[in-house]
Amino acid sequence: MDASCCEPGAQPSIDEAAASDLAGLFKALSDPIRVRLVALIAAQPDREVCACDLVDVLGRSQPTISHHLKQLHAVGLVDRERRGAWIHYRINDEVVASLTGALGQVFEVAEFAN
Amino acid sequence: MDASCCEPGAQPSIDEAAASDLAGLFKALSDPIRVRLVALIAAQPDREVCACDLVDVLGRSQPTISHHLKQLHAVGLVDRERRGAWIHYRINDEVVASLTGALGQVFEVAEFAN
DNA sequence: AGTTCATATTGACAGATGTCGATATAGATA
DNA sequence: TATCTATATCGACATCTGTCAATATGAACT
Repeated sequence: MDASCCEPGAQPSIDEAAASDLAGLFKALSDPIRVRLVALIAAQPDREVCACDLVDVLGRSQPTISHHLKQLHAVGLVDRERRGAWIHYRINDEVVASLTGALGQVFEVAEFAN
Repeated sequence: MDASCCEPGAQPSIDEAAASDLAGLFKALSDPIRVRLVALIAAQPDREVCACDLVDVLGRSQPTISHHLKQLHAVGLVDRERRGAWIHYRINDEVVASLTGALGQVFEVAEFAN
């Protein structure tokens, strides 16, 4: 009965499909190991790193690191490239840009609205 | 044997504890319903909304919405305030700023480095 | 006190997730 | 072809997660 409540407000700034896509990106970053993985890759001078450098650095087994890298790759946050015997992972800056853009759109933060 | 591989690169730009904190924020946003919840709250003129407006809008039961709001509140992304019979949720802009700041730090994106 | 309404908590369930040992794949080298 | 090495996949396990019906809590109003 209080007229100041429960009146229709503004609509969410993203639709259902976009929310699912964005949630997928966030889920890929919802594990500490994966956050440290992308931070490690992004910190390299050329924003890429050999997978052999990622094992034995984060305190997890080789299959576990491979599993996490697969998830980061599945959502497009990192690219894979075979170079001789080794596989290199690189930050996908386009996807990162779309992530930050969507984040700004969701939270209506001016700095990120493009 | 390839000298161009497996040489020590740069260190990750965040420590283990910060990675866990950031992963916790991402986990809170790793569900489509929660993304839509924050988008809906942030889209309101005063960046807050009565909880009664959140149920029956996202196609989930009242306990489920309450469960998701609890998670968003647990990581500090939204604040709770009781106002009479209703409870209002508001975006916590400080936490949002720390999220975008940490995101920029992890990905080494200049726009977000503060 | 008793009723009504808004929100939270509980309990239960199916399905997803992180982890690792064991194994497979696939390129490099001999 | 055979072997070595780097990475991925498989199988199994414990734990976590999203969901809802049922119930509890707590404020407002008779």
